[in-house]
Amino acid sequence: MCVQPQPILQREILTPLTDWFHAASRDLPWRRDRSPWHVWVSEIMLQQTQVNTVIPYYETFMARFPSCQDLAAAHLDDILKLWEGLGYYSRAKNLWRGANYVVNHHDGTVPDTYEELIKIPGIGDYTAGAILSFAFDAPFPAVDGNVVRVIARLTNSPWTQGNAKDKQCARSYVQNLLDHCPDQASLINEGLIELGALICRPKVPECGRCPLHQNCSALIEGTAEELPLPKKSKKRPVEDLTILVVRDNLSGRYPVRRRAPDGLLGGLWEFPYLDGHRSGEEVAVLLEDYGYETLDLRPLQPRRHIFSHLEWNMVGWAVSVKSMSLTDDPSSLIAPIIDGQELADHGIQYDDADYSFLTDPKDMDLIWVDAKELYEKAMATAIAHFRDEAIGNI
DNA sequence: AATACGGGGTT
DNA sequence: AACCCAGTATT
Repeated sequence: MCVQPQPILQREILTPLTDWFHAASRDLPWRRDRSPWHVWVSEIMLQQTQVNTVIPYYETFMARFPSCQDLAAAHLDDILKLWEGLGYYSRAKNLWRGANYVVNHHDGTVPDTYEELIKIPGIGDYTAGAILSFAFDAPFPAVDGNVVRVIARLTNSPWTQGNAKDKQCARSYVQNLLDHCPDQASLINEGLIELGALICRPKVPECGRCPLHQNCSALIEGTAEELPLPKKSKKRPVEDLTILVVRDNLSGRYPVRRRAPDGLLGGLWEFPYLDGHRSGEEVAVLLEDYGYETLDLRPLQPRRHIFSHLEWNMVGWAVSVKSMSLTDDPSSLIAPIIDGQELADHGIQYDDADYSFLTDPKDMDLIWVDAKELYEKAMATAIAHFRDEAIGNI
């Protein structure tokens, strides 16, 4: 069913691969310390994320959380702040949950079996294999997108990007390689990944420099650049939003709010926004309805933000209102901090329709910050673009 | 098996 | 503009 390496081929593949890896592999921060914790954190950060993007995040993160116990003891807010801009924020939450799981179930020691690792939140098949082979040098395959591509080309298999069955075939192929040379699991797995990242790249593979070029079926057949086959792409829905950057002229502060804990940009901060594109008059009338007297109102530059699966088409208004008369202590930088669960506890709906609207201030779903804090506080990256512009304007 | 989930680099 | 990246969780 799946193409498997022949014994003679294994010798011809493994030695060139590991020799090449010794000679050409990059010096990356997470390769200097292969402790389970270091491998774990780096592999989570590297999920769907490019190496150069991860490096500064990894350095900062490990300096702040040198051990699993350190992360488990931290507040999720502080973790999200360090994760800000890295994307896929549920990874941060799951890493935190996973660290707590290991502290509670394994006395803080990262387990060294597949069965235990796979139970940890955020650790899937790839990451379990990566920890087992990189940290424990155990003969488990670590098959990511790079490795699927390398094996697809090596065997000239018509695999499709992201196909689970094809990935399983690649995994069994790699397992055969590891069985042939079980004492070099780490080297082989990392070699295949590194080869995919540096030589056997998605577009324009450098087959001339590939240590496996003599045994690559796709190179012989001239199909290397076509593999793996692209999956059918879906078109991205576009959402219209109107961002409100409101200055309370009395206190000089701006309301921001926290997004619901799960889902898109879960747990991050944002300026309130309305669904659809709203005129300035519409915004002023809406604020009037809530008892806020508009002193000034200016359009912000429209922005487009592209996510992988949807697109935000944003317009914005910088509004100055006379007074928002909340009863919170104005001397406190952020008061109160309310997340989605607390909103729910107060009986406030925060599904898309309701949560995205400026609601009655007595509902307390707005959070006051002063301008300085606003500047520093974590918010949804896209909406943060409005920040400097608005504050400079009003 | 399909979809949600970010942001940035490459072509 | 399209593609894709050191994937996982959910449905």
